[in-house]
Amino acid sequence: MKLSSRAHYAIKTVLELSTHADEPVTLAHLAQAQNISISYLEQIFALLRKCDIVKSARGPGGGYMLNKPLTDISIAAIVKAVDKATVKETSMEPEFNKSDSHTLWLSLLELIGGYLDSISLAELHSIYKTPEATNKD
Amino acid sequence: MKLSSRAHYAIKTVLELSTHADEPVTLAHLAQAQNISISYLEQIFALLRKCDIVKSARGPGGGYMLNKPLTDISIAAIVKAVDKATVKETSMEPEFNKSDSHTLWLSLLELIGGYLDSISLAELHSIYKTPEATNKD
DNA sequence: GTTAATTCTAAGTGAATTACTCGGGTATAG
DNA sequence: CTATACCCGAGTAATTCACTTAGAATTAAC
Repeated sequence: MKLSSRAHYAIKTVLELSTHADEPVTLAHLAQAQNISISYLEQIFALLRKCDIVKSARGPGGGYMLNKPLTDISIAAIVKAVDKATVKETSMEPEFNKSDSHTLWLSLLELIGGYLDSISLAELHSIYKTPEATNKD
Repeated sequence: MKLSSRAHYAIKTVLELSTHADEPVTLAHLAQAQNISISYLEQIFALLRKCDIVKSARGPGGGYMLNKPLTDISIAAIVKAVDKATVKETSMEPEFNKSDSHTLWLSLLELIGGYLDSISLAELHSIYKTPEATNKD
């Protein structure tokens, strides 16, 4: 029940991408800004790209861009994208006895997932920018 | 960003406890119901007890009881209680560069944490019981 | 068409975490 | 005293995490 490091960097770099409009930003630039290795970021961006959150341009002058407006990117989308990495389709949860516990679990996961779905990055960004007055708008 | 197995069993067993009013329920009983080992459940209940979610009675005829009404137990409380297990006070998150990223992260964690705090087990239980009409009331 | 800049991909690694088990000890009702 | 229960600390195999390493593929610029 905590956010992974991958998710952290994913959110931060996507936020950074949003400040560059439509010009590609290189991984080298983003990696330096976050003070992590390019290789590690590559891994993260591969996942973000698979989920159509970002798009890429190869070769010199290339880099990454957002694939949709910030308001259309939920926190859940990003977290799911990067956590998908190590998922092995066979086991989402440990296999509990298949009684009604299943139903309970689905209810809980939907509650949480649904909530995260409702927070777009744009919202988070505005909270971020005005920390002492988070819920004015 | 997923729930641990410990958290799952904690929630399920606490829910079960609530159906037994004020009579102690043994770990043996709970363990059998969830089809896990007593030793494992012991570990979980030690944590729940430390956080005053349950209370215990030793000796024959003993067992565990809820320490407060279901409506006063939030999902967050349970999850935090059992996840606290492996926390080493030194590192909550990987140490990112201490710029404003800190602020961003706090905002996000508060959003999520605050939400979980707002869901009591009683609520979850009622959702559980009426799966096809979750948000009436 | 070579070079340099960039994305892409797969695989490996050490440390931490998870999901348990094992082997006891301690309180207490009968 | 003995059986029933909670209590506690350590151990362990498997998995996951947070990265690194090594190199292949694409493409703009010369």
